[in-house]
Amino acid sequence: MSGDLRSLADVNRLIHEPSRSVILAILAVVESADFLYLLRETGLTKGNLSVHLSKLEEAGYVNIEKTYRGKIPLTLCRMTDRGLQAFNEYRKQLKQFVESTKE
Amino acid sequence: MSGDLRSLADVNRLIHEPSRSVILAILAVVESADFLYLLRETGLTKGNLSVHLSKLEEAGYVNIEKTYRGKIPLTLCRMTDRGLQAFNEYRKQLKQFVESTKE
DNA sequence: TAGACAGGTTTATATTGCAGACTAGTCTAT
DNA sequence: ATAGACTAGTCTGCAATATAAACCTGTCTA
Repeated sequence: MSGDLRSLADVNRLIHEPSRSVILAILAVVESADFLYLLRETGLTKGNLSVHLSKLEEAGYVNIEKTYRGKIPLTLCRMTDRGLQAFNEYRKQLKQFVESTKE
Repeated sequence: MSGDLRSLADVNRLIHEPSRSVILAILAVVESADFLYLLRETGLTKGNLSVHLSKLEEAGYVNIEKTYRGKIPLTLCRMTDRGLQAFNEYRKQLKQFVESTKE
């Protein structure tokens, strides 16, 4: 019973940051997204988006492919299997928390 | 559509901190809890619990009543209406996020 | 009277999130 | 040729956090 109330206690901090959970939520449904698309969808500044993506990459949650559209840099991001797994686990914990606190 | 994916973007940061959402989740169901009970249930250290409670009190989310059990200090915490409202709003946002990211 | 316990506060450290400035290369219009 | 805008960052500086640990006051217990 009270274990459910604590379902958020050991939540994945990397994902629990709103900016990053929003990024992951987008990547979970679009298969692949470029930097500018994420920039517009998340409303983050370039600097912050860049840093958040780097952290997610470090954790192995997203794959970042730097390529070119003609001669203009193009950064493509997609979620890894591991990222999807972690994100689903996170969603599960949120769900448990929400349900265990139903009045 | 994509607005739902961003439902966490403007989440209440005060509540989004796991330690505090767990505290609120407990207070939401017990009507009133003393310091030691919260200490055991949350697994936090005294210092951290104290600080988190103070922040929740500052925000008007919990009421802290310092009294005595015999001659031993007793700190009673209960959630305010405002706290319940904020907590429910938070739960709603989590729920929206979880549902909008269903595969 | 030494120790542990209740219920904290204070301090120190370490990490973070964020905005904004700066960089580097490309393209566009004048 | 050059100013301006665009992509995709990095870096800097600041403010806010979270956390553990030390400290404190008072009470009770052996």
